[in-house]
Amino acid sequence: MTSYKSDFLRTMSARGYIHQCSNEEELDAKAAKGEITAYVGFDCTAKSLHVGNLLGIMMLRKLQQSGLKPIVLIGGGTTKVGDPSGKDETRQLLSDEQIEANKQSIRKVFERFLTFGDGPSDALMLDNADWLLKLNYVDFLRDYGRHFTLNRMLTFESVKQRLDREQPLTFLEFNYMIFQAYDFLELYRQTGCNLQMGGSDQWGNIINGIELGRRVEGAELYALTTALLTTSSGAKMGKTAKGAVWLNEDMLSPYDYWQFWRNTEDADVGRFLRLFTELPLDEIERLEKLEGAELNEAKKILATEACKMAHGEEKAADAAETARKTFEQGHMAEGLPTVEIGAGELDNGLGLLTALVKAGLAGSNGEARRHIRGGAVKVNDEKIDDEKALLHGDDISNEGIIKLSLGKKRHVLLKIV
RNA sequence: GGAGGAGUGCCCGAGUGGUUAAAGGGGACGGGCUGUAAACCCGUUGGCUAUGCCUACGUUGGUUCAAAUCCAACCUCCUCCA
Repeated sequence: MTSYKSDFLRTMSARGYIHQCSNEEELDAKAAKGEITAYVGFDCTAKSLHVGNLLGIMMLRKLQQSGLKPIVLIGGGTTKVGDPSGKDETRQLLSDEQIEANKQSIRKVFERFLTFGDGPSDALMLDNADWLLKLNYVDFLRDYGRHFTLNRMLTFESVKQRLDREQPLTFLEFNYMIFQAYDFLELYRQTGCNLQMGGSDQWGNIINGIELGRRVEGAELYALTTALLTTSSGAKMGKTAKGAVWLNEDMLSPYDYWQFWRNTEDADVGRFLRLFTELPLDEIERLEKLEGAELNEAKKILATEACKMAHGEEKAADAAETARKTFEQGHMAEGLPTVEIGAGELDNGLGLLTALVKAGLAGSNGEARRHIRGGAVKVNDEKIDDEKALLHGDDISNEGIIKLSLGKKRHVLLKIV
């Protein structure tokens, strides 16, 4: 189908979000009439969501912009079970306190992307712990368990994969899909939610929910999935030196977040601009046509726009400016990630190894040592090849700062306090 | 419950008494080339107060001058049988 009636599907399609969609025409018709409420589920396995979750968040944002109602479903309950999709091994179970802390921390992110409230298209945030934890095992099995056949569950990719690879799949995890299906049903009952969106790996789980909704409530529910996000070279998105690319500022600085987008591969620039910025499409078309080094301009715009959404306009501009000073002028820029060091520590000279570890540029003295041997370390832009080097008071700049660099890209300022 | 097989570093995977901090690959990181890209080439990839010491091959014990390697028990997974 090429021409959609609804704003929502038209944007989603034009920007390249859609991978699969159930009952497209009906969904489109309902969206056009404003009769769609959609949700995306997020598990709280970490203190912050990461770039991999960004597509889901963006979809909810687009939905809201089209005048429809988005629901953020926090998986307080399902996190206790653990989604087996895409994982080889059983996930470590988190304690209730951890889950609760993660939940609180994750909530903050959504406020940047969505408007919450009670209005017709204001976003809602719900937690499936509210209903999953109350379920009675036997009643649940009788009422809902009978709608699921093992024959079908066993054909699911997530299940098959584990079995094929001879990896254990616990009964606990096996139930995840049932809970997710039930979530959809519950949301339909509570809020009239009739669309679930997610990554393509969620397709099966979503369809389960649709089926359950139809059988139990005769509800007409829909699914919409996006392609799993990978870079053109096939790597999974969102992993960098330090691990995941977090959306929370206290987990990853806006500067590093900006850098992540700045380092996008050429081939991904257009696609990412469409998915992760809100620039007009004709502007994006112009940008992605840039060739060679000029494409870097497009990457900067991508970085700034993406950063703006996650961290706000001001932080994004700062990050862009810091990057410009650091890379284009080679100056000591103030906006780089900063680590504070007590003035006293320099009195007898602070070992460079220790300093690198404190700055988070190396995980251990040994790693720091290897980096120095490899010629990767600079202090105040001077290459250091002595592992035993000490930092002294006279390394401090006028601004009270020592700049440590690892490679060309990673810089940390030691601030003397 | 019975029989057989398996559990190795971030991941995959070789190794069946010493020369093993453990081949090879992937990933990641660093260097080179470049455009803060990709591809490619090179290097690094347990920790430490470091010519030595400690920790590590599912867990716990044992044999031995010496164990990832042999033995015992246990745990977990897989396959076949009941």
